[in-house]
Amino acid sequence: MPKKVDHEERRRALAEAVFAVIGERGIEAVSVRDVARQAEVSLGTVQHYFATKHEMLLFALGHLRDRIGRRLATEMALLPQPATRRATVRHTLRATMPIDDPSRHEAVVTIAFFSYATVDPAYARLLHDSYTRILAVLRGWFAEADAAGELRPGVDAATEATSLYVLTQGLVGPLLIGTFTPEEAVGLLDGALDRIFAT
Amino acid sequence: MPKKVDHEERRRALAEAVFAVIGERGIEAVSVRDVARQAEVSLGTVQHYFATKHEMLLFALGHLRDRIGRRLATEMALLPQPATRRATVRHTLRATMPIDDPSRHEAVVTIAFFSYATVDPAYARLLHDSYTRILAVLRGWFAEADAAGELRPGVDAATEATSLYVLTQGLVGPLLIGTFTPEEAVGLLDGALDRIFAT
DNA sequence: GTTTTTATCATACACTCGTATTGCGAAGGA
DNA sequence: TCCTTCGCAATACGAGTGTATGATAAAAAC
Repeated sequence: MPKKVDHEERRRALAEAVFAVIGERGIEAVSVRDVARQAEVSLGTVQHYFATKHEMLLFALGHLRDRIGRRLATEMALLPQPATRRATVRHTLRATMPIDDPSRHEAVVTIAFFSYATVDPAYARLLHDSYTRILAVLRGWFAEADAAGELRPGVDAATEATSLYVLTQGLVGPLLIGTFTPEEAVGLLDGALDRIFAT
Repeated sequence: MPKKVDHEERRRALAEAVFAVIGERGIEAVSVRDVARQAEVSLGTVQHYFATKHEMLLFALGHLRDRIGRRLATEMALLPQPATRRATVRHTLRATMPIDDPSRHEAVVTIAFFSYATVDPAYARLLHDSYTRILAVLRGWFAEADAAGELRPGVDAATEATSLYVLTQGLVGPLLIGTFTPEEAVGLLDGALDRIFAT
């Protein structure tokens, strides 16, 4: 029954199942059978779409990168227009931090893959890609803000963009293990924004 | 042969074997047999010291926390005396970043456990403990520096201590996957120190 | 000197794992 | 209409897993 089925769509659905299993029991507990059960298909079906477990996990990580990118884009669209540059930056960075359920789940999955990336360059490449994509957008906004005179005198736009993103990413881990509350984390973000933006 | 053997010492040695395996093949590939092989003992010996794999990994994480604490203490002792407060902070934070081989290895192991911590509160507790211990020391130094008038006017000592530590911890991941070079990372640290310290 | 303890090992057991193989039925091209 | 292709499933297999059990030898306790 090769009913015309969207191959990529199916793979994405399986990737979502991978995320669900990681979120529940951790990436070390992910088995191909678990993913099949989560997706409510047979083991053979998963094998049909991914020749190997490694291929499945790599695809899942790529899907995660795209998914985060899409989520940030829609978050931005939710901003009441017209929005200041500072508000855009704040809203986007806030969205990258695990402070509600969806973002928290994404962060858990990201860290799981990070642990793989320290030992397998293929995962590292995808995570690096995800990181630099967001950083590039942020640097663009900062350059615009700098040109518009919205930054405090003496601050370097590129450096501040990088530092700010590093700061928010540094908050991810502590937020997940309860070292900081979401309020504290957003407070640190706002403090940094106060120091950077003049307006 | 109960030749008086230091139980804790043996456990620490096995924990080191755990770290070695994690560093080579990742935490998901850690089996009790691997650890035994790495430590050059039999499977039964590992079982003698740890009733279960979970207990072994938890002990290893506790040992990691102590080990990092000890390493930071000895790093501090290596500072040419008398050292300014700023130099102490810089040297210590630099030591927490994965920029050479030992610190890199420690970071890899930490991230591996972090991935467990997102799903198992027992690991989260230990990591939280490690995090707050270092943060407390840092805040102490900042409070002293503040009292001595070494900070720039208008900066809040506690907030800056937290932000600075979060920044350096945010650099750990990118450093491991090659998104930043050690030079860039230290540059960001120095930039932040310039902004905080008056002297 | 006998008896406990204890450190260490070898082996066994019941799983679960990733992956390969095979089969089947339905759709699409000829 | 035939027949190739494809989505999907069931099953098999060997390897590796965590853990339990039994044996051995040596040090300690008495």
